[in-house]
Amino acid sequence: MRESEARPRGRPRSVEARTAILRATREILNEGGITAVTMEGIAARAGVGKPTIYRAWPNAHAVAMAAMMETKTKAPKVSHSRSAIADLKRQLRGVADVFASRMGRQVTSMIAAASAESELSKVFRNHFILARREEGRAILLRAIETKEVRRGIDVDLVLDMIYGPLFYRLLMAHAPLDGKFTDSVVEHAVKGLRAG
Amino acid sequence: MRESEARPRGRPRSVEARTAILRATREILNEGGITAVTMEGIAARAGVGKPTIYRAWPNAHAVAMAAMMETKTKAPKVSHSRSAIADLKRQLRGVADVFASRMGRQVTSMIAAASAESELSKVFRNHFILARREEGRAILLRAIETKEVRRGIDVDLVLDMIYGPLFYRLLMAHAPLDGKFTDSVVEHAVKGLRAG
Amino acid sequence: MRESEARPRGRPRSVEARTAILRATREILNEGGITAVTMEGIAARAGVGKPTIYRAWPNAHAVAMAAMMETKTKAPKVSHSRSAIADLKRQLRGVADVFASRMGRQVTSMIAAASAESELSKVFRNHFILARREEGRAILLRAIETKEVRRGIDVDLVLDMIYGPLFYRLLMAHAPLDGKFTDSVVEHAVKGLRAG
Amino acid sequence: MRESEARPRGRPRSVEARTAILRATREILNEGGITAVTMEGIAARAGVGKPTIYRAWPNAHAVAMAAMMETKTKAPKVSHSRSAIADLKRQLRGVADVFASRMGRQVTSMIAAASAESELSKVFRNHFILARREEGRAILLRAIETKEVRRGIDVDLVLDMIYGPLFYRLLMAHAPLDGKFTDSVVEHAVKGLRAG
DNA sequence: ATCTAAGCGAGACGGTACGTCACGTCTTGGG
DNA sequence: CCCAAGACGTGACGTACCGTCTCGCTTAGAT
Repeated sequence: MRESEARPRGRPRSVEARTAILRATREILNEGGITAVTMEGIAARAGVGKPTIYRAWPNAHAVAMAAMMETKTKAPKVSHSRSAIADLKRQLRGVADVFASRMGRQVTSMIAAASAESELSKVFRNHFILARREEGRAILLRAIETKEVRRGIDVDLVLDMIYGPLFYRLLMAHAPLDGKFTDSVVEHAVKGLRAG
Repeated sequence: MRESEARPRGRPRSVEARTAILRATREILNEGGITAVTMEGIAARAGVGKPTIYRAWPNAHAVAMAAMMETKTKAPKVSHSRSAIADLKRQLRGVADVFASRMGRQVTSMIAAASAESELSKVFRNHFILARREEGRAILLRAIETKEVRRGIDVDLVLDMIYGPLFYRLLMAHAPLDGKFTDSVVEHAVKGLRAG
Repeated sequence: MRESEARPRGRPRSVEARTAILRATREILNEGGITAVTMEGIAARAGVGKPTIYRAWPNAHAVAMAAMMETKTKAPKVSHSRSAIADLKRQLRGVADVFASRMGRQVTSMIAAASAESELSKVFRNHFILARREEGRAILLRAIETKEVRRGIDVDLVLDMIYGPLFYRLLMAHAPLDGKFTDSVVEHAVKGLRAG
Repeated sequence: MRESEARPRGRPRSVEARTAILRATREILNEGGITAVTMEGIAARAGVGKPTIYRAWPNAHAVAMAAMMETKTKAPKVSHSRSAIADLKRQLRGVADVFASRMGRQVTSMIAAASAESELSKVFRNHFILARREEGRAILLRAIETKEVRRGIDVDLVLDMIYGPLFYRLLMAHAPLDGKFTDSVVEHAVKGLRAG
């Protein structure tokens, strides 16, 4: 018995309640966005007592994060063509599409509003943002192998230079966030700025 | 045009009230952050009636933005050395320093939370973020003139590639936001990723 | 202008709200008794916000007391016959009738539950209990004048000996609280216990 | 029946649970009064499950009553002097002392709040109040035998006239509840109010 | 020199949501 | 079969702010 993990005493948490809470939260998110998510509203719609929610999450923000993370995210489908650079462009287009949607803005503003140190908000960032970045890392490493990209780059930094502009435009909205833009990001990153 | 501009009847808005409101808001921001800013709190601290605040701003968020924009921002002091690239690095370091501070996170999360279409939030973004970006544009154009950077780049896009990673790290906090990082961003941008 | 009494600043309390609150409380008291009186219930029925109630009373108990005190109490009609002692008996019967009713038990248990030192609960006691006792005092003083009762008695104490047994039976319910009982109280008080 | 005393297998934990519950309730009563007595609090302090309490009592009020009745009440020590009247005064002083204490007010308000028809609340009243009254009855009957008090009085009624004022003052708090008062009650009862 | 409209502080209003407490019931695993 | 533990749905608590609405009082341009 290795994995028994010190099962807690007493009545276990109700799976039905948890499911209902997250479903209700998801519905509210879809209908009114993050500002419409309230503990009262969730409890009422889920047919659940408020204390039941508080037992599992500290505030409505956290419930919303948990709810979002249980939504089915359509598999982003990373392609594997001859050119790793082309794959990178495709992946970046996919990410931009997702984050330009309403849901994307919601996720972004939730991250911005979160306390940043909480465990849940880290998981949330990993789930939505950094997971995409890790896909990019795989592609980038492949690009090094295929010699499309030189050895010796700082991979983490390059990833930030690829995904960063995307979120920058999303937040600042000073220019459109489209495929032309993301393609150009990759091209400029590869080509560099040097004269000659 | 006599410039009289149809001066309205009645008692004019009180300048003292406006000043007191913004000062109080600033104090609250410093003490408890954006979540501590409430209309009640501002009114109480400023010694002002709530309707007086509502006459000028639609909600507490807007007052906070206005208050932040009236804070003295120490002039970022763009340098003019021989190398425009070096100037760019210096400027980027300065921007990173400011935004890594508590105030920087506040600004960022306020932008993320704002409705994005409101006039005030555009002004706010311009004031804090895009103004820095425009400084960068000037430096970048000079770098083209000095031939440190090739003609033909998409300047707007390059600016996004330089400032974007900064905000990306700020929001995601997956890695430190220091001078080494910003320097490397510029270097990688210049050098590109190409093998050979 | 002597009586101006330093009118408070700001918007004055709404008389309509106060009226609605007390009416609602009265209705709830009639329907479910004191245990049914809750702040939420009052607010909902009165069409009033909870804070409006809390602005005027510290808890539901106090609202119930205030509501009870604004009910029309049918004038107890103290009689003035030849015999003050007979008048006293009649008055005591009236008091017993009132307090044997549901409302009487409610009043009594509210007094018992009250904090005893609060200003409101003193007023409440005066209004419902001690006012009756003061009627008794008047009759008793008249009985002294008419020489039905000897000079030299401790009037306050005698009043307690007349009204006390009534509440004792009400609370302890060890024996019925009827006119025969109250008449006998007066008779025994007058006659005394001495042998001979 | 060897009753070896080591029977940890079975269930007769029940007695210990009962004891722990009542002890915990007593402690809570002492610390915070009747309003601090809650099922949750009792269960937590007694180290007992809530259902275990509900199996034996219907609500916290009832547990509190049961707990109070198991407190050791210092024997009131009825004296037997020459004068039964003097004995009555002494006994009444003792009763007043007890009920003027914090515990006395608690008992009184619990009786006032109780539903009056429940079996437990009858037992409670008997235990605390009417038992004292029965002591008084014995003394009073002796007083009749010794001819300090005339034959023909309504004993029950006279007892109410002696103990009633005590609880009346306790509840209404319109005047002090001291030995001088209780002595006077007896004296006035004996002497009567008649002129001449 | 009035009149009068608008702004002023204060603060109460009807609401909504908060986060907590206790209720009385139920569902676990274990003795 | 009962025990402790503790989660459940319920409902009320008392508080914080919301954005709006009177109040009586300035203030200052228009009459």
